[in-house]
Amino acid sequence: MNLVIVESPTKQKSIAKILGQDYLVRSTYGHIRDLPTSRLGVNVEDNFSPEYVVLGRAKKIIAELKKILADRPKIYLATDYDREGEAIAWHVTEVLKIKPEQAWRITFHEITPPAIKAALQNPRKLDINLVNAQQARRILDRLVGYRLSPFLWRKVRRGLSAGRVQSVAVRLIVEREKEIAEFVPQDYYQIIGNFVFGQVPGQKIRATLYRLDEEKVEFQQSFNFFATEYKITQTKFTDEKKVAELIKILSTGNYSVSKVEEKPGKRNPPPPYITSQLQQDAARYLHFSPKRTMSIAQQLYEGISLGPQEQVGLITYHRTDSVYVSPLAIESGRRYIAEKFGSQYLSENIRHYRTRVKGAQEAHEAIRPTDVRRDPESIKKYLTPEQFKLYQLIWTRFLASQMASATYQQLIVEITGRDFSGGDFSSAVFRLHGQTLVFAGFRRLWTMAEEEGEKDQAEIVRPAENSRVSAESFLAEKHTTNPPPRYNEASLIKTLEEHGIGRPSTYAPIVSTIILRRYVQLAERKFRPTKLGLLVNDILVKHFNFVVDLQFTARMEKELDEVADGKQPWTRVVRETVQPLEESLSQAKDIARQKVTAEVTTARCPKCGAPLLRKEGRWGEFLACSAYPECRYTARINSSGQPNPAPEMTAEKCPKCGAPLLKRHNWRGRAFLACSAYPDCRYTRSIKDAQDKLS
DNA sequence: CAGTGAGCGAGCTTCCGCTTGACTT
Repeated sequence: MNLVIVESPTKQKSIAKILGQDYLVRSTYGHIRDLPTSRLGVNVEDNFSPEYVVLGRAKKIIAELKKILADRPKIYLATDYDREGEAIAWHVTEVLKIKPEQAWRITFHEITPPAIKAALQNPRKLDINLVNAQQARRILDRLVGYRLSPFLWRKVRRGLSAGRVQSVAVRLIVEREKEIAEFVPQDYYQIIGNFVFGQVPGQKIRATLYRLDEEKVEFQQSFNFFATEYKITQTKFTDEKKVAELIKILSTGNYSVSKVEEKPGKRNPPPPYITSQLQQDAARYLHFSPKRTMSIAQQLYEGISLGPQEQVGLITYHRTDSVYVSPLAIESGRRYIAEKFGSQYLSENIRHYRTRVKGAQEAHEAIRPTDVRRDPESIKKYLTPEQFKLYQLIWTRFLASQMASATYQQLIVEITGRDFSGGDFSSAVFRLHGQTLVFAGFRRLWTMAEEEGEKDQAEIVRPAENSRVSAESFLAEKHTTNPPPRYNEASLIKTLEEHGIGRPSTYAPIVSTIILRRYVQLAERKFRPTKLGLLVNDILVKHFNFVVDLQFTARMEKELDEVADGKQPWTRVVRETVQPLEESLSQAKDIARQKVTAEVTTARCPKCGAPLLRKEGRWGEFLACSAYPECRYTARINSSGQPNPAPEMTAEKCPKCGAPLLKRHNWRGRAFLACSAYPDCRYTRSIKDAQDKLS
């Protein structure tokens, strides 16, 4: 029996099923070796030679692999077809001392019988260049992270961290906050005309002022923000009085229909899900955090017991950057569409999507149902409500991706006014732009399109061209330009991904890290930087700009590709990054220690009457007396930034010891009942009061 | 995740990327 090694136990099961009796399949559970956590683990003097240690969790699996290794003529390393997968395979051969002539590398993009069998027909040797590209990536990240973090411990506070990915994530949030602060909102007016045409009583049409003579009234402004180009459209009417005068002039004109244009429009379905897109949609439509989405997706991937049958994996792998779909799955999806909806709902040709993600490694398929015939409703009773909702999203999105386009009829009506008394223009064009759905296509299934601003109108009335219309009324609608929105978890991930920063397996953890370090806070699901975040970001931008540059990762990836292609040694890539890093470190080594300025609050110290300060400590913000160290008073702050109210006596008695119960508040600001005999009696009970539930 | 929970407030911290359970925040 030959041995096949993969990295995921679920992949192990699927492959074992496909390969049958002749192969023994085992999984590594991810990486098995890494640099040590407690020290640098890289010998910079000796060409960056790494010190690898076996991960604790891998000890057992390695011991087992060693046992079953003997007398295997061939060992197939079937880890993912990407940089990390190649490295895992290499570490396995190193740790298990597998001889080169024994080790065969096989790769595939989909876990289907034809793909796996084809892979076994074409085994190859380990690609040491690709392994070296991974080593360069790993060592570079270690050097950046483990050199910058201690610098921050010395200059700001212990326990802080910095890194190629997290520090850019924080910077995005900081820069956005500046962009919002500097944005000057502008009031502007849109002028609406209500026109009547046809036989009395007539039909009504509502159109917006579009042009005065040849000049359009709307214009677009574009802001070059840190990570994105921000565009806003507004009209040139900003003065309320002038708008009122304009309306007076407009109402003196004679109006007629100058253009009626009808043309077809269409919209294509979105591609099947990749990790980041699933996280975004689950946040938008289901209000799941990326972390939650990944945890539920993991359950769907690992498998659910559907009745008496054994566990069955409902979706393909959920950490992917590829929109590729197995031909078999496309075929069964298309058959399902034709059967359930009719062949008119099928796209004319098979839709092939292109992966747009920068630096995508495309080791897996898109996220899709493993069997489209398991429609969400039919298995609903076996799923938790959350599993059901996420599965439904994935299933629907996949099927929609092979469905026909939605088609529309677009209508543009222009009404021109002339013969005005007063005003410095001779014609004014009002315009109505509407569309009606002709054929739903994929939108029959993918109903999210409506929420994406795809508003359909009922039948729009069509006046005849050149017919006269009467102006019934004009009005000015006031609008204000909006600053760019703060990031939420999903949009932050989207932006990082657009710049090739982070990987599907790290998107959710990145968010957790920057919150854990207290660089940023989530309030009402929006990110804001903390004072600490602002301070650390300032230091990094000032002294280590090249690291927190949006292009840093992109440049690194380009170099790593050259390593993978054998065009340059991996040590050169590391050296070229480490040199400026060390120079910056030595230049910044004598900068003054920075402090997060404590905020003076309006509250007074109950002990000595001095003002209280809001300070950041190891466990978050707390209130401290400004007379420290003479007065050592401190108080906790709950998660909404307020000190908790003092405990309150209630009329209720403790069911355990009979002492009166106190109403207290926990660290989140939530009230609960606790025994006043604490710590002798530790009874507590939740208050099931709607008032205390902030969500 | 669900449900806990009450204080602590300058000493051994930290990176990114693969993978799952463990388990008390």
